[in-house]
Amino acid sequence: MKITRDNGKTARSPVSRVTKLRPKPKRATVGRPRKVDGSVIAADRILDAAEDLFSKRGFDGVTMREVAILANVDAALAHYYFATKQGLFDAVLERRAELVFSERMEAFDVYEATQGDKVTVEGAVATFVIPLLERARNGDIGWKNYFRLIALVNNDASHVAPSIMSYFDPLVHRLITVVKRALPDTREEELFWCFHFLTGALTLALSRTGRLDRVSGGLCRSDDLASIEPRMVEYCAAGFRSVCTHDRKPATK
Amino acid sequence: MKITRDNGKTARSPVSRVTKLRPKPKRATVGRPRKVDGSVIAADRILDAAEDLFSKRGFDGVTMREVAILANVDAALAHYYFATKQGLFDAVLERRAELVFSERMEAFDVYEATQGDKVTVEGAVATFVIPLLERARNGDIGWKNYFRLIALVNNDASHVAPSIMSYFDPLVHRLITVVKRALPDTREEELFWCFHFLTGALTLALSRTGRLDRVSGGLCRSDDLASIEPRMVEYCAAGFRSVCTHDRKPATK
DNA sequence: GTCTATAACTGGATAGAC
DNA sequence: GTCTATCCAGTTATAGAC
Repeated sequence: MKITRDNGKTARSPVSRVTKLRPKPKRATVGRPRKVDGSVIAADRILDAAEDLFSKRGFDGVTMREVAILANVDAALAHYYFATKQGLFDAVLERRAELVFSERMEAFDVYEATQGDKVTVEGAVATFVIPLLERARNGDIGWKNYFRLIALVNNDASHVAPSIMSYFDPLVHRLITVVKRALPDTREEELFWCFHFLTGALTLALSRTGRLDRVSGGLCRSDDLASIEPRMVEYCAAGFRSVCTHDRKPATK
Repeated sequence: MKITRDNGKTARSPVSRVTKLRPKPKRATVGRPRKVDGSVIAADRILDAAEDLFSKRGFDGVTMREVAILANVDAALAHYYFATKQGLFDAVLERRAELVFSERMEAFDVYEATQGDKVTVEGAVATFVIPLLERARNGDIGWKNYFRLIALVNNDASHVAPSIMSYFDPLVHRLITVVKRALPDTREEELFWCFHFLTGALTLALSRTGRLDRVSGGLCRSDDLASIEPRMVEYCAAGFRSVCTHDRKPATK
């Protein structure tokens, strides 16, 4: 999983730099390691802080110093562990990716094993969406930040996005496959369009921007995932069913 | 419309600075003014360049120098016209906001005048969404960039977002009102949740991130708004109808 | 592993000549 | 209006001492 940001501004100066040649201490970013005096160790505090800040302000809106301050470590330590800001960003994204992925994949295993031939659109959408929303809802603040960051990245038109998101592609194909079993006569294209709308709704839900709170006059809160969950499943399932059962011309129109 | 970004890093130094006290040349950012030697004048080129870059990399991902270079003007000129980077950002957002707003508002006027009592959910959703998608589809590159920027801002969890988005709130209320006429027994809450999903789908569509292209193996292109338009209307209308006609417990569950 | 110090820049902003 | 020349705070990143 490699994510690079390299617009002009970040470009290195003409003079040769040693950056990247330094033998960085390649500390794997797996698991939650040993504790130190009862609290989480530094590297993880740094990841937590970075997760928090990046999720709110994006890559460029955050400085290494801010991260270090929030993590309560020395500024140089973040570089010691993650070498570059980009490295830190990647590490944050990677830290929870595998767990999320396998958890959602298993949900599909269970669903398909349980339902056999009787899969439904609702079931497929719920399987795709619920493990994720549950973590976003019941997880600690770190999880909430992580998903906001994922949302931010998913919505990013620059090239920071691609890499991690494509890591989740198999899940999308799994969703498509199951929905297709529920709606056999649908063209793949339509399924992908519907997925697109689903993802958009999901992304905004995970961002918890607060706009809904304001426009609804406090009637709805964008962080009320308990209310969002059943409605989103129903909304999207209905959408899939409607779009996919209508005949439509094959191509772009 | 005031949008401020003020995380620590941008904070001014303790020493008093004259920033903001300078008598900035308050050039209004309205209309498309006189031309100069056959091409668009500098201020507009700056806005175009900023629109382009901000829409792709966000506020912090862009430097004033980059904007100036892309606009083919001197770096100091951007400051001359817009005083601060934030001022430039705001000006970009404001430039097209009023036109978009009134265009969409008029669409509702026409729709309601035409349909009388026979408003439908499809009709309401289409009225909300189509004027915008049409511009995003048929407009020049500037319009495409503008809408991507709007999407980016709509998805932003930091406080850069609120201001312009709430400028469009009346449109949201208009949508809710019309849908309510089509589905009279619906609780407002449900309508706002559905709007939330609609907005999410719309936001992602306007971002044109290219992720859909990859995950679908080229079957769908995220910038193919001609295909998106009818499907999004149908998808969201079905969602509204399904969620809003199901009885559900009043509150958060 | 952790902190101090600092190199080597970048970026926003402005004064003041044309 | 436009451009040159800066100012200077803040930024990433890295030695090198503890």
